[in-house]
Amino acid sequence: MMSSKNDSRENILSAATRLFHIQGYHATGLNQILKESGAPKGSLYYHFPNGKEQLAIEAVNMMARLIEGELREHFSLFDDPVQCIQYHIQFIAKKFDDIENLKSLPVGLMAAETSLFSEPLRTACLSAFEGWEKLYCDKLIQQGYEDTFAKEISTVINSMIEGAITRSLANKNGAPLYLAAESIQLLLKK
Amino acid sequence: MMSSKNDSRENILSAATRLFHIQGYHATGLNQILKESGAPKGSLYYHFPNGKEQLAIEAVNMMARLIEGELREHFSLFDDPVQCIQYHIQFIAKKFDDIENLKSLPVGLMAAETSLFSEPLRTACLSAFEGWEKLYCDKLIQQGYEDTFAKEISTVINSMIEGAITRSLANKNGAPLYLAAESIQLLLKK
DNA sequence: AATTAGCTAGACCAGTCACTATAATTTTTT
DNA sequence: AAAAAATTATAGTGACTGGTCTAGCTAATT
Repeated sequence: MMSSKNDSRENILSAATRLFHIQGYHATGLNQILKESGAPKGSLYYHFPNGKEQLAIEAVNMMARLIEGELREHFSLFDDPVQCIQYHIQFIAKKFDDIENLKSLPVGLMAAETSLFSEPLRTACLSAFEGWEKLYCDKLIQQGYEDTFAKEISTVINSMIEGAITRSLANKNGAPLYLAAESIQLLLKK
Repeated sequence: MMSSKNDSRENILSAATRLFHIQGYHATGLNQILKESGAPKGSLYYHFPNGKEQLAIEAVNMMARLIEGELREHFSLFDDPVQCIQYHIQFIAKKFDDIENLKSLPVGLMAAETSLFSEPLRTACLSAFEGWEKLYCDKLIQQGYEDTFAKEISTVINSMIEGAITRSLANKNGAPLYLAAESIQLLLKK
């Protein structure tokens, strides 16, 4: 009856991470998460005693780490930051080739949806953004860009990617993301 | 009992436009819209017989027109597209000085939240985006930018603004938008 | 083996949701 | 003035929500 320790917790968190990031916070009900995870309701409150908000915060943190992993991998492919960032954006864009089966999206929707009503969720999203931006910044500084510029343009790039995701959802294809990838050359022209 | 014709409809639509754009679709209930508008429930379904989705579509269309108005006004202030677009972005950024009393935001949240579950809402959001981008594009072409570049960079700029809004919500201030405004010079460098 | 701790399982709760139905009131048309 | 149309007003509906509760099962400890 009880699977090995922590299976339920991990299943719930995985399902939540996916559903919250595809559908948003308010459109995702706990019963749907439970159904997708196969876990019983009692386990949800046992593992996440502070309820839906706690679950969402942990889902945002998980997504943050996932994207960080992707960024690290993509940034190790090339020395040139333009190429790395373009590669990363194109990687996201490719997910829109099969939009019906989107498995993950960065935390933009969660941030836009929750920042004004949940301070803990806002700060979780902010941390995610800042963590990614630091990776962009480090890569730029490593390749000789000036510190302040690197920091500021990292925020701009991250914003642009989030916005291009939204724009791609409306377009029902990745075209806006591919355009955003192209524009990295302009932003990072030396 | 009955105010002059169409007051209820306009009140409902105004309240809906504000609430949907600040809170998102799923976090906004019809009862809250009614409370803010002062209209009776029967009027809601009388004027919007297809219910919540229809109301949301009309709210998106209304916001699209509002922002178009702002863009036209801002684009008439200067010849230089860089200055116009920066002015427009700074105008949005100023709204974050009093984030508690945000009255409107463009349709990014609605698009991100609804594109995957409502085709009519997705197309309404897409129309909004395309309408704004056309204004950017026209201004750029008028000032000598090449057609294809103007069209593509307009999508990038619009994406960047939407993303910077999301980023500013997480930041709880307009700083990411001010950075986005600065980066327009890079994108539009001739 | 008995006890304790961890976890599962699912019934239950009060409240909210979008929407329906219909009588009543007001406005417009004839 | 009477009739028709437009609009208001509100009670009611079934489904769903996040969360509570508690008995029971399993795993770990004594």
